[in-house]
Amino acid sequence: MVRAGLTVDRLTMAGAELADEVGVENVTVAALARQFGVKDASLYFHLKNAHDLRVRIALLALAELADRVAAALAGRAGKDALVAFANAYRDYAREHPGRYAAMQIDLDPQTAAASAGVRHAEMTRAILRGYRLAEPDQTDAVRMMHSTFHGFVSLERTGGFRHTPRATDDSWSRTLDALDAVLTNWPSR
Amino acid sequence: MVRAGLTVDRLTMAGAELADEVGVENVTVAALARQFGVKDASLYFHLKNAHDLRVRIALLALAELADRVAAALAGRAGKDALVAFANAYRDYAREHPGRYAAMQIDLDPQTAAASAGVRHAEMTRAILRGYRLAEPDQTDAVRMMHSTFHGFVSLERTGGFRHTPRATDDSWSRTLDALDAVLTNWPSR
DNA sequence: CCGTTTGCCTAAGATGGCTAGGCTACTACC
DNA sequence: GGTAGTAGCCTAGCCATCTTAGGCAAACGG
Repeated sequence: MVRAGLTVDRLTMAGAELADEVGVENVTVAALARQFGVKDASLYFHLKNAHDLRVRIALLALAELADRVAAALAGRAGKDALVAFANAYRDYAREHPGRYAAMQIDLDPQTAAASAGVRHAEMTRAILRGYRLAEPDQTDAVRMMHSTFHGFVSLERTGGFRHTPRATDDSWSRTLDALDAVLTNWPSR
Repeated sequence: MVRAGLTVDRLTMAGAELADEVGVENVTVAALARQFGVKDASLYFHLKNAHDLRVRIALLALAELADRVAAALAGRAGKDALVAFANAYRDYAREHPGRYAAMQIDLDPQTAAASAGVRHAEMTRAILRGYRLAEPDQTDAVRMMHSTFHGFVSLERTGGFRHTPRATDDSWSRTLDALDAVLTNWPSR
């Protein structure tokens, strides 16, 4: 009897692939076990439970996305950086819808603090160096940017823009123009 | 043997309440049946299946939210209307997290077209009358607004802003200021 | 008051999450 | 190279949920 060679990492990877194919909600311990040709119960040697699996997928996705964004950001500043960040974010979400959805699950505070989510925050803040915003405006701007990106990508994915013919790519680039404009000229109190 | 008096509406209502209490993912046919003191199977006389239940909750939430927004919008224009819309939206999401989450499930195109989601789109567009934007800028602006609202609310709910001490209420109102600014001065190509 | 419809029931299969406990392949160490 | 010991997977079995099929009783219309 040959062993399947399960590891937490392989399971997480396979789970991430599965998520992109069939959606996070269908990433089940049973389905994963089937893929590896083992019994469900065997996975519990590596995973605490089903939720643990999804959290791991989320953390993987956060790290992958952070890497992409970091690469996109290298050597850029100002609007150039803003657009590169935004496109990296959106592209990742479209290539990996399941992983992106997995990223949305609630992480408990400590897990979140140890995740690549903090890198996202740092990088977002780095973009703002090109726009010379002082606190607390900087924090507000970071939150607005993040909201816009996440909101757009998430609405696009769930078909929220379907009812209007206008190409979403165009709306996206105009939204980035608008974001650049408002960051350049952040309204003072 | 007294009948429980189940109806689709009562089930949907109860499901919505349940969603706010324990989250949509825990709105199960079984749990709902328990609440009404009937057997699981009985619900299938009124509901097609579990997904049908969640869709109905989503449609209920969309309609409720549209009503609220309509009320908030009455007699307002310009930034006043923008802020009223945004606050109605955010308040609803915070009072009814489960229903808000339910709203995010994919509706098939026909269902979506027959939902109160179209009222949302109309009302969002109505706000822009105060900002004198022609197409296609109007569509782009509608999408950006919607993205910002949804993104902010959704990140706030999943704790995406937790890592920075700044009060989210403040960031919210500054984000609305910024949105107003960019709508007032929409960047031309 | 009697048939028809409506509303809820029991029964039962499928799938998934998870635990307890057993057996076997590897690994390390003498 | 034998032999602990541990790591990896298995069987068995429980409970919850979803769903279908078919039965029976309450409500209601004529």
